[in-house]
Amino acid sequence: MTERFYITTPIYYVNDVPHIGHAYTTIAADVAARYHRLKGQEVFFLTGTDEHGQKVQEAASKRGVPAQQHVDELHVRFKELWARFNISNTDFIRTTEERHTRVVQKILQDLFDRGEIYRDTYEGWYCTPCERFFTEKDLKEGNCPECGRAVGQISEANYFFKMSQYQNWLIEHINSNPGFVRPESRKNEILGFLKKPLGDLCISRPKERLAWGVPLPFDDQYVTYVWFDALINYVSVHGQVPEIKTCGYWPASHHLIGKDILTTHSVYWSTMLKAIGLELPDNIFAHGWWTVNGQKMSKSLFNVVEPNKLIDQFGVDVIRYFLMREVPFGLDGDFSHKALIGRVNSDLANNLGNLLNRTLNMIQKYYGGAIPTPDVTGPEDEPLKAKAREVIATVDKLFSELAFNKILMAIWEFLDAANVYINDTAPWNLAKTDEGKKRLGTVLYNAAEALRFASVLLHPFMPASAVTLRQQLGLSATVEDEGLASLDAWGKTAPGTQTQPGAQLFPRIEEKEAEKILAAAEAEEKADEAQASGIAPIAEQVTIEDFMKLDFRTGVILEAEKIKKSKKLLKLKVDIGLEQRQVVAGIAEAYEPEQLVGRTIILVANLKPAKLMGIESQGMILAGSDSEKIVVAGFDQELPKGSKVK
RNA sequence: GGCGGUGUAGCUCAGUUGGUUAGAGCAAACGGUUCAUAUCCGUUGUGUCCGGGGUUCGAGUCCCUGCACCGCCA
Repeated sequence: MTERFYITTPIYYVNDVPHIGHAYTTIAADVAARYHRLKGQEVFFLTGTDEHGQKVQEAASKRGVPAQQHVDELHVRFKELWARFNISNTDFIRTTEERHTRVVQKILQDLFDRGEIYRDTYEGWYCTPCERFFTEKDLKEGNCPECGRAVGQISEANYFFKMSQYQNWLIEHINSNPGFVRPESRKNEILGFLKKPLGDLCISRPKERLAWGVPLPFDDQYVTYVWFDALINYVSVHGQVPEIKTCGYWPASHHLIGKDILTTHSVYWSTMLKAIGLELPDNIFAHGWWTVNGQKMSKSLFNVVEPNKLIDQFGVDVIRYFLMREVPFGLDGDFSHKALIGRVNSDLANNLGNLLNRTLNMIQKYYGGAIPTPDVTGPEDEPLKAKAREVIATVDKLFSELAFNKILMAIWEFLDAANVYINDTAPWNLAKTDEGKKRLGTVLYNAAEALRFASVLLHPFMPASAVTLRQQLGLSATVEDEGLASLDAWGKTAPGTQTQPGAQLFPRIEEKEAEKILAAAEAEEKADEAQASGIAPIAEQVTIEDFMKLDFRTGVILEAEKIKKSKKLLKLKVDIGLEQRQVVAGIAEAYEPEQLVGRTIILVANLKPAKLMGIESQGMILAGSDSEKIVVAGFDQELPKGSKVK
């Protein structure tokens, strides 16, 4: 039987805006999935969305739409992003799908029937946004220890999963399966966590408090706790328990997760599987988080990196490459445009792109674009071929560890070897003599062959670029069709193959352009900071000429009255010396009409008149405002009417 | 507060069970080449391996201690 490989990402919370962190996990899973397909394995690659829970219910009611409609609309953002990123997932599961909920319910009923779930009354503090209970001493200054918000005391009956009874079994499992939780540091964390007594897990929420969830099959007054529901997605995609056992895709090879959900996966999910009677996944891998310019990504800081924008700016494969190359999987990394540009220029443009370019150029120049037939061998050939054999073995080993950055480093060592090979053999010199020409064909053939190897090895990371690379090399078969087996021998490229030189595979980002990108990124960062501080960002620069177009004048308010049916607007008569103006101003919430009469204000005197609520406004008076108040601008001394202000 | 981790070249980091002149990539400097995307190739580091103490013939590597930072738990 063909070996099977099953890899998952977490199902992403549907309310989140997809950011670089989501993309990171999904791309990593895609890279691994693609590699295992190349090995000829049958691969199941699952991602999806988590669509139940309190926050979804609240967000939907805030929008005034039914929860189902809300998630139907929002989950698409993830699907679209994965399509853009060239993600080759086998399936996309949503926890609101019937195929999922019926499995959740069946599992719950079985566990309940077998006494794995019991009913008990719980008293404690509950944090609504976190959907979690806390004991008195958990609380931080009386607030939720997770989010710091206020908690409420609740006493209610709930259902509990007998998680505690599996504590020793789980410790034993982790110890006897060193690869189960990785990286090592996370494994130690979990073992530390398990040193303290493990409690039972509350797996229900009363419907009166939270209706948006999977109803408990044995008590219609409750829905399922969102984590208990969500985790089951990894198996529900394969059907009910008997099908899961026989489908060939369980246990999973890897659950890729962020380090924030390590406990839920390694403790909750493991004990759930044990109770259900299913095997545990081979590996749970907790990767790190991305900071942005050294700062933690957070919605309140508004520095969430928007993947769609990055794709527009740099291209899909550049982002895929950067995320996989920059940081060891498992450690935190920092995302910055500067580092990204550095990777593009040095790794992609200079080393890889230029290697292709110089090779094709010489094949074009010396052989009219047809890959030559090898003839005379030389001492430089064997080291290159040895390096090729070595990189294949290294890559395979490193894939079992999900050491993506090391894999790319290994591939680049091979590319470096190819560049050195060309340098040492100096084809441009060989072309000058008849003797040299016999060697020249071999050299250029080997260079092209090295690029063919690269196209296969790079495919999992940069599938679209691998296609372009092969097109330019004139190779007609796809990497997917040929697989890793096409690298079992050196020399599989057919001599005479007509190359198709095209656009640069990875254009350099020139200094000027780089400066522009960095300046724009910095400006955006400042705008984000401003937004985070609650102060509006500074608008785009204008010239003094732009400013001088505006004619500000002092004026005295002669009359002021409320406008019927308007909460905000006042009708004013303003004397600006030369003439009197009728002005409609949005200050009714801050001033009574009588407070304004006689005051000197600043009027934008050359503003084109406009009608507001049917009343003509011949100008605009200046006022400062924030979210709470409005203050009309004036002077600390008197000035004659009609004076210029600038 | 408890447990665990980290601290090595300007930057990001490798350094197996302690063993010869401590490494890589990037950046920098210099040189070579010219097929190529001013690219590629080569050469170049006076680094208190966080501080202090100890074990040892020998410690970045082990032990103790201090400092700094990080993670998990409380």
